[in-house]
Amino acid sequence: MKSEPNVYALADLARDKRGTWDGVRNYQARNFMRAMKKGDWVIFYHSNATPSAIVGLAEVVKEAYPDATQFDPTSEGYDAKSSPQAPRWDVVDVAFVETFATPLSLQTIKADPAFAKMALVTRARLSVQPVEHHHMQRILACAGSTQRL
DNA sequence: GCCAACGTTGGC
DNA sequence: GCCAACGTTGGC
Repeated sequence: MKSEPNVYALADLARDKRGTWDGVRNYQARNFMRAMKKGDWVIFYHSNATPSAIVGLAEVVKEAYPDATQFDPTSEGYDAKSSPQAPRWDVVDVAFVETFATPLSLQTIKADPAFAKMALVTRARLSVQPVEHHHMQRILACAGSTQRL
């Protein structure tokens, strides 16, 4: 999952312990969130950052449910075509797990042939993406994570 | 700030 | 249903 650190950084999640992943307004990204199960691990990626990088690990603690901001006319995420009876957009809740000892910059990821087919490289603008098992393993190893799949 | 790669909207 | 115009994301 991607977040701009000047909007919501991994450090913010570390402070909050858990958070609601709201504001997703792309159907593909939403569908990937709907597929998430409680206990799934989440790679936290800082986009629009210096450098943009994989910075840590979170965990799904609540599965998809309607995004409250879509009903709020004062919210940036307001969607006039959505209603509580027919919500369009979902959130999941995630909890902080770990800040990686060695963040993996996009430059590093692109330089590693093992990540050549990762969505982060091939589908750059999608804000919620699935991570394949072998990519997850390599990310955890390269980032110096204390966790192992 | 530029621009490539999408995704969305709406006229027809 | 097609497609042109427009908007957004995010790397550089």
